[in-house]
Amino acid sequence: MPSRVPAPGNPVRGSKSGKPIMALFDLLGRSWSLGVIWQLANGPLTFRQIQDRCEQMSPTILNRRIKELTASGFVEKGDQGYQLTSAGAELFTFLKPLGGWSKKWADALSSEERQQ
Amino acid sequence: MPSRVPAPGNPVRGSKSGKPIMALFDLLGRSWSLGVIWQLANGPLTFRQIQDRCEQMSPTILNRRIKELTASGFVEKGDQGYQLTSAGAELFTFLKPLGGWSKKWADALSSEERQQ
DNA sequence: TAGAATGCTACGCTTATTGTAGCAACAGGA
DNA sequence: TCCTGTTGCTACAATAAGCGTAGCATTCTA
Repeated sequence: MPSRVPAPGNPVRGSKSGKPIMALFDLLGRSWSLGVIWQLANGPLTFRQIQDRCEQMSPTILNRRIKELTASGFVEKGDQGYQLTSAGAELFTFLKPLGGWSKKWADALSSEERQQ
Repeated sequence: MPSRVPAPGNPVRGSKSGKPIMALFDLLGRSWSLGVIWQLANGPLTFRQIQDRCEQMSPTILNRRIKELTASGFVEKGDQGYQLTSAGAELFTFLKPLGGWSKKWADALSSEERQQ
């Protein structure tokens, strides 16, 4: 068994406290977790569609992330493929503003680099 | 050299597209990135204070995360220790609501488990 | 001026992620 | 029915990331 699913009562990867925010950060702080949620926000996707939209992430990891996100109640399997649960959609509302904001960050960073 | 710093023009860990949101997710999707930002939001902390509040995370990784977050413009070194930059503080405003929300998520998850 | 704290680095080990290959199950279409 | 394509994976080997302990050089502090 490669990795446990982070959850309040089931803390992982150093998240020994079991504090909800740390369990959440542990879950989201794994490769592609945020990306998968981001992509599913636009509607259901099949396994391979998620791979395509996440730069061909390896099936090994996608499978693992799907299991974790499902166990954590953010993702479920529907008729159209994998989709966000209502909790997942709620989580996305917090993430959504980061889309536009990240562009500002990108611009600020690159202009800083130009100054150096 | 262990890991590159994710940035819009310097994409990492599969983030080949260089899309700002994916670069941001790549950065935040590394162990303890979110946790460090979370802890620094309450004010400056020293290296060892961050370790203490992040469940004794290993200095190897803390050092690496600090370098990445500094290069990305979210963290800087001040007189009182490490602190969020204005960009870091801005990023935290998006993260902040997750604190309370994660508790609701925790409760929902554990009551689900009880039903099974 | 002897601790104590601080900010690390080194090192060996475990765990995570990647990339490629491929397989079983199902769905049309000829 | 047989062929072809899609889907959702699993296996495997290799690389990268993270962990934990030890320790060291440099300030602070009493």
